[in-house]
Amino acid sequence: MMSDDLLKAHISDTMEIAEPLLDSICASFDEMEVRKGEYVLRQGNPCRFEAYVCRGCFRIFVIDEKGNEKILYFAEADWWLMDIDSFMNRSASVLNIQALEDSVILSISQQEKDNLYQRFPTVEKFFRLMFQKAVVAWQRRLIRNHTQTALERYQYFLQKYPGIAVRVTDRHIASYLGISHEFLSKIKKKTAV
Amino acid sequence: MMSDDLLKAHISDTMEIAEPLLDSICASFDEMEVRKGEYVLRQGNPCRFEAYVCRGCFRIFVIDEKGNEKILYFAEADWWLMDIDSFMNRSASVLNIQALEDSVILSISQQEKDNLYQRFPTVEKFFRLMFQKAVVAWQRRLIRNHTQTALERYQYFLQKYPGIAVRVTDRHIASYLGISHEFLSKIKKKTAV
DNA sequence: GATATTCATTGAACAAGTTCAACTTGGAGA
DNA sequence: TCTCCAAGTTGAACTTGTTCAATGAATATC
Repeated sequence: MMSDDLLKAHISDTMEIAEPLLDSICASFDEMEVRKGEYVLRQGNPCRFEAYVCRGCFRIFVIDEKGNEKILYFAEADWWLMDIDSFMNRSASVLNIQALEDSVILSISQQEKDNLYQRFPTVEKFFRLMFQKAVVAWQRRLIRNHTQTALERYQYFLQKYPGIAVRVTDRHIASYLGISHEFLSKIKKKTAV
Repeated sequence: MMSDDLLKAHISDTMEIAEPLLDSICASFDEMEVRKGEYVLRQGNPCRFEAYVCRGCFRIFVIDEKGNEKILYFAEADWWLMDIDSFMNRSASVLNIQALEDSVILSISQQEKDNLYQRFPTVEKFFRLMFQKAVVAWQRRLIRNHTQTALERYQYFLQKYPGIAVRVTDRHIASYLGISHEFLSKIKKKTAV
């Protein structure tokens, strides 16, 4: 199936891995369709899955005590969906994950994942590398937040994620950047002139 | 040696592991003393080591284009020191790591670490868990940065890291919080009243 | 023990970003 | 096609945080 092929390519891009092992790994994932607007996770519930995005686009966000949504990141094809905090600590999730378009994901349950870890040491390596890359990404993001203005962060976003920039609303982009949507609008006007 | 015992406790707190394996792992680390003010890493150089802090305190910071230092985090006993970005991508480091006190660390070279990964699959698991926890920490940090004011972040820092708060200067704390040291001073005055 | 040097504090002027309210535009659904 | 609702824009007042400059307190160095 095509969805499995994407995941296989994703894994073998990360490291050397034998084809039969790839098959076994992919067999533990379930393909799911998610319609635009649907949630794959709501805060308060424990996150008992991890999912690989094959097609579509999601937003991962929190809601603060004033009721404002704050987007942590967007996930399009080739990204992962999960609340790793909730998943590893078996706690209530603080994250919400919602499809912004009709999407297709490959999902694996906590149980199946534990199984994979126990059966195949190579799976440990793959996720070790994946989390290592995630740490790098978060660290770079914090550095940008501490050294760049809102305008610079906006321009970086446009340049780094042109695909996402055209699919999501400006309100969502502003939320991701950590600014109000009114201010984003004013920033855009400046750059346009 | 006492330093090894700390690292052993750190590892076996994270997961089940046999004693002889712990010994083998620790044997790959070298104990080093670092004097106050000394750097274990300077930006521009590749980071070819990871280090576990046994005693003392460090700051991990970047320097932006205006020459301002921005502290990403502090590391006291039981924390790790590295530029994971530089380490995994074999690129020039953007981070600086400096001892704020006379300190003791256990350091492992890139080569020795690759060795460990190849000899012991369990080591993959340990670092997979470690990076997973790191992702959780960075994610929580971003959420706080996007939902809390400078005052709230300061109070959280005091409550979460009381040990660090008394060892480092207010300038460093301000830099960590992402605000000017003058503004931190004004915040402190408010809370004191 | 004297002297630099760095650190914390404070005030005033300024810049960056928010909030609220009003208005316009553009789709999605009936 | 019409309607309605959500998205984007703009302005004014406001809040949060910065910058620069001056001062006193605390540390390190010789």
